[in-house]
Amino acid sequence: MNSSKGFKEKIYDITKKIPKGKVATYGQLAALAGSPGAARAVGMAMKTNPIPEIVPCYKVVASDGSLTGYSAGEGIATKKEKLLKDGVTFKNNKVDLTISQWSGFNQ
DNA sequence: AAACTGACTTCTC
DNA sequence: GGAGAAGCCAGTT
Repeated sequence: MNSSKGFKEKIYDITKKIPKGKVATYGQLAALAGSPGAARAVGMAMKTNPIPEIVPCYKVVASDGSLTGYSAGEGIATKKEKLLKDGVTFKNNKVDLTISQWSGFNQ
């Protein structure tokens, strides 16, 4: 059951399900996790992310498409490179959510 | 148990 | 359009 897992577990699970070439916002992940508005909690879950290798936290961007945080690699720079490598469309150093934002599980 | 923190979001100046 | 402040949620100390 979804509720059986901790909030962070849900966030990690959802983040791992983000398709290649797509990104999701913190608020979107929070909503999918069952707690809309918990965008900050999502960010903390990413920061405490135990395994960035299996949790593509770089696919998680701000509501504006701006890249924030990222504790691994060179930080934002690495995050941006990973997104470009995944085929995410950028616009002015930000992710073009109009094209690359994940539609959710109902894609 | 209470208080502080933080990879957010939105409003206002 | 950029900078600052307030609000919200979950986790950590």
